[in-house]
Amino acid sequence: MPELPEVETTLRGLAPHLIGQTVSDVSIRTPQLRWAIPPQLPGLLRQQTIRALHRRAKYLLIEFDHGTLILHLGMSGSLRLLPIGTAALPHEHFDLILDNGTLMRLRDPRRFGAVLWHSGDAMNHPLLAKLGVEPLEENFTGPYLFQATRMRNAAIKLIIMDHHIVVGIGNIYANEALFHAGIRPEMMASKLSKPRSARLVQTLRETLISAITQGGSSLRDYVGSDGNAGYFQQNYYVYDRAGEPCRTCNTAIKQITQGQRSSFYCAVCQK
DNA sequence: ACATCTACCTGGAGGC
DNA sequence: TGCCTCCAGGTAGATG
Repeated sequence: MPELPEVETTLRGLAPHLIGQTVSDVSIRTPQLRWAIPPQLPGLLRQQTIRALHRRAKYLLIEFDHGTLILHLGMSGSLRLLPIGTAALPHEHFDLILDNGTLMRLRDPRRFGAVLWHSGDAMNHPLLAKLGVEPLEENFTGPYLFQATRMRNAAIKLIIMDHHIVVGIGNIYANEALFHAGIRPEMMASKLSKPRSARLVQTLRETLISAITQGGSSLRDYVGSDGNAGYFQQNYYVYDRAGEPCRTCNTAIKQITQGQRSSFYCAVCQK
């Protein structure tokens, strides 16, 4: 499931192959993912040159002179570069065909992803305009998190997954970062002290950066490789380890439900 | 404004 | 083996 590190790794893998290339055509095999893929995309993109790639939260932005192609991988999406003419398999919904003989193909079995177009500044798109800070940028600080949680009557795990506050933190890394910070996921956000806020910001950063580093080194080639490109399995400390021993103290990891999602924690290491 | 719930979709796991 | 049910996930949008 692509969280921020997977999206960032995908971006880094694709960028050198896409920037400066010109689109010769667009192929839409599935008209509707989370939202409809704009049917006018082929006309909009033919003969247009890719100028830059960016990431905002978990959105991948492919920038042209007259607008931006906005991609979201949902929870099962992946992007690969393949030679033109490669037959599409099931769940391969969308191709951006380049005039250098390759195409960028979107595969997304669960179809929670999105392909959208925005003319003008993508940051003004309704999906992007109200997003919170990037966890890896300098404005995500201990004081910022402390201030943002003062009036919030909700568990800290739900707060760090709220993209109005900080973007890109999914269930896996929320659980992992809370473990490394020694904070229980159910802790009321408004009761988090300043030092613990700072610590959590630090462990969120470290957890994400570590995943990006591992992903980058374990990643297979984006060009013509198998379907696993873009994903990487880590050695989690708590996520999906209910009943297994804590790697620090051997206590059995607990599982609870918060906001209809599973949380995992060590009752000894996290207070 | 904030908290909580629902819906979307499909592959995989587990039960029978 | 086959069928059934349940679960996972991100996040917009509805509801309280």
